[in-house]
Amino acid sequence: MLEDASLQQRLLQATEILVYAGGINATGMDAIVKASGVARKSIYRLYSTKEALVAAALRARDERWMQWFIAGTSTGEPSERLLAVFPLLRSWFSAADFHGCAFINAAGEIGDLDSEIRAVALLHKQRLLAYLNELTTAGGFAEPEEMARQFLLLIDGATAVALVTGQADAADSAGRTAQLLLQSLSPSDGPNPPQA
Amino acid sequence: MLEDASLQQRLLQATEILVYAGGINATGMDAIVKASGVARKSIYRLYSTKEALVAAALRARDERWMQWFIAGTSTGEPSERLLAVFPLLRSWFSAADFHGCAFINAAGEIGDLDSEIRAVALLHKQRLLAYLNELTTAGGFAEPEEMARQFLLLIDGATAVALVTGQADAADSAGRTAQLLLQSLSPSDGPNPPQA
DNA sequence: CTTTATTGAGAACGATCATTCTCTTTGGTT
DNA sequence: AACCAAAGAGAATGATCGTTCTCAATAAAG
Repeated sequence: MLEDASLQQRLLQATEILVYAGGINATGMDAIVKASGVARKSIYRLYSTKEALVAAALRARDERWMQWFIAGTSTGEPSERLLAVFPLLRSWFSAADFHGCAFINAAGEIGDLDSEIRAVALLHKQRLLAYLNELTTAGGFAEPEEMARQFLLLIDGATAVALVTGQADAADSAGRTAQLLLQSLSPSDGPNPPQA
Repeated sequence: MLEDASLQQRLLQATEILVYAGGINATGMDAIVKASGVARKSIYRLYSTKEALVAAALRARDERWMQWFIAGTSTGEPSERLLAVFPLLRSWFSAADFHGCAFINAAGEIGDLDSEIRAVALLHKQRLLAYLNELTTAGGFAEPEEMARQFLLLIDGATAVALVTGQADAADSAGRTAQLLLQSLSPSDGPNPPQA
């Protein structure tokens, strides 16, 4: 039961795994206690409610996911890095435990807009968008912010389609669309390509 | 309590509304009984379990949603119809009760791949993809199936982003990407545009 | 060694869950 | 009028929920 590592680490990791696999409401504190090996009393000393615990676990997942995403898109020129997104997604979609984007899932499950969990989901998308913005800006593309938004759409669209259909090649179609975006907004071309 | 309409209609409509707004697991049978005005006994005579009821409600939503989507993209030439998707999405995202794609939400909440509910979600995406395929094929585009998959990505991506961020203009970015797809795969142009 | 705080294991709590049951009322058929 | 299936209302059931509680074991600090 994840014997090493601190209490918080064990607790957050177990919570993250269970919530990601089975959803928030379907994951009981009993299961979290059993999987983490952390006593109930200790859990409630660290986090006052289950909602706070899940929010913390999602924050931890945000951290890990962003590091994984950045590490997988860190080599080459900006346009290569932007295109590296999609093989990376494909490998994620093919993982046995893939279950969509944990933050979209959370926002879809939680109705209350004021929930701390929804705030974490929003923050994750903002962080991802900000990173995509860095890449498109570094690439010197015509409209970096718009391009970053479009990449975010492709990423989340591929993730949602892969979740529902189970087809990892949703990432490939997204990659081809992305290539089109790169061509059309390439630094050498303006929005009105020099056809003369 | 939706006094008119048949038992099934009242029941399915109330279930659909509650599940869409608050998630599947967070919606109790008590709330469904109260909102629909249908007695527990009658519910369990029509559907053997809550899962079967929710699956039926999602099938009904699939029907309504597809009709709404088709009706909103039914005029003009195929390329116009394909572009009409995105203003339509924008109006949906702006609705007060918008809470993402009910089928992506369901797939994200239900862990069990063999659940009837996941099958309904899969069917919905297949139906949407088939309709997009009709449009791209009717438009005579170069690779209609690939293009339909890319449109599906844009639709689901915009829906997911609008859910998490609350920004209805996610549909606009998706629309601009779609316009690029239309240009690049336009019937007059091949994949290698006639630059001479 | 003694003290104090932390942790684990699990019992206990009231609330709510999905499901089944009883009872009564309704509405149409002979 | 007599009957019967459908439907509403809600009590009952056993399970599980999130949360709090008790109690014993551990371990670091004086």
